[in-house]
Amino acid sequence: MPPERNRRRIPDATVSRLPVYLRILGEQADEGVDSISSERLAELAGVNAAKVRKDLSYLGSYGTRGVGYEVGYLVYQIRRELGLTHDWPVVIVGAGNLGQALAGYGGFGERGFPVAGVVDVDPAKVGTVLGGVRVRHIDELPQIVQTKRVNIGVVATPPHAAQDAAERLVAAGVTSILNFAPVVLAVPRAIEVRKVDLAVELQILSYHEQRKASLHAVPGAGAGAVSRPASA
Amino acid sequence: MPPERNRRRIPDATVSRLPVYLRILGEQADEGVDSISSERLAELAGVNAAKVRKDLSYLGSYGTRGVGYEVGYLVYQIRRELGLTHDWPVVIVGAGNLGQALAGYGGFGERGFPVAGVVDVDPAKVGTVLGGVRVRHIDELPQIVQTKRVNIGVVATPPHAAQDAAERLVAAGVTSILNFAPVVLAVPRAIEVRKVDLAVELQILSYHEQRKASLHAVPGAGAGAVSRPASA
DNA sequence: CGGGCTTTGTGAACGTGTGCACGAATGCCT
DNA sequence: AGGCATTCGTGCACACGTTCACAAAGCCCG
Repeated sequence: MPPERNRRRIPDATVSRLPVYLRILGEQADEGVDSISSERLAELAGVNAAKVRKDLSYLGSYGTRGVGYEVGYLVYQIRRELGLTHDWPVVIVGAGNLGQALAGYGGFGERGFPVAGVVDVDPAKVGTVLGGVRVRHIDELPQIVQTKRVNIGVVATPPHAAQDAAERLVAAGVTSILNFAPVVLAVPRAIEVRKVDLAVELQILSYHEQRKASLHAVPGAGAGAVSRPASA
Repeated sequence: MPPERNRRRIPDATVSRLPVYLRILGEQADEGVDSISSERLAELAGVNAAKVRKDLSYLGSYGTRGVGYEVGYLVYQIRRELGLTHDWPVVIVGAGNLGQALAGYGGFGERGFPVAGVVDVDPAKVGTVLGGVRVRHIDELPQIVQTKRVNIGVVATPPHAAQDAAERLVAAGVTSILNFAPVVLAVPRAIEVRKVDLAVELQILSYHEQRKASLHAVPGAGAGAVSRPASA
């Protein structure tokens, strides 16, 4: 008798699209739109309409047949599902080039992820101010994480320091990590890690360029056609 | 008579892992390792060994049974497949916070993607120097793209300017775009677009945090266990 | 030179994600 | 009130990706 594993598991692919829908819906709301069809939302998000409906169906049946979805209510439901009903403070490890840019980038706090602190190993960087936050020494990490109730850590160190940074974050109590270092982090299973790697992205583009270059004289490859949204 | 569609198409999932293997193999080579098994490489890359073998098999049969893969040769083959046998100059649109960080980040050129230019619409930013490159006006984009043979463009503008930036890049002749703006770009089909969106990544982490929080009293969720590499 | 050990390469099963197509529900118009 | 147009929700088939399991192929050693 399998009663019910876990309430409602949402597929990974869907979870990664919900933030996109959310942003678009927010923009539409700002423009005064209060009802939207799956077709229109799909067009704006650059995906298939059926996919939109299936994605949204995981949240529950919040649409009205023949009409569409009520924008405001949908925004509320997606925010609730993504856990965006309250702020998630983040701590940034590494005050180098990237750490500075991240701390200085205002979009963090606006979107519900205020910077609770920036830390670095280098005593020369400690004390300098970045985007309104004073850089502290990495030894203060546990204190920051605990007093500010931080669950999400950002690794913005050079590659060789990334694993150590991750271990310190985990030891301090962080359970999710956003990793900008071009390194595969080894962490306990329970820790969620997401990676952002510039070099990887560029190399994937390079692959496609190289591919186009070697397939020069192909017939049906007319690059004309109308513009169309690109997928992620 | 379907003779042979296209030489060897490599699955997207594999293409996105090849850069990771490449980096690891490079590190191993630096450490003097000249032969590696799929199992070891899998461990370092945080994936399944069978996946490594299947991925590498798309490049050809470059392993030796009972022994493993010759590191140097494998590096060569992956680089060839990814089109990394020569440099791919990139042009950055947007000299704001992010554009500055990207231009200043040395890792670009080192990894075969030299910054051929940085452009901006704001005349106040034109002329300033970023990471050794003088910022030029966006009207000079076509000239930069053509004289420097640029195929890859980077969109590092605010959201509202991103679509325009993309259109200018395409008009100038760029065929691949790396988009940092939280916007779905509409471009011709032939243009390859990859997106890097901080907010999306953080919101995905938020989802998982929220999920953990609501599933508090679950039995088999012992967060102990040994460390293990995390997947991308 | 043959047996045993190791590791690759891949067929096959399984799981996840995508997209079509259509029934079901709803609003609008006459 | 009834019919019609619209749009959601979802079953189903297919494509893609992952993992297992094992035969084939090579090395080493006695």
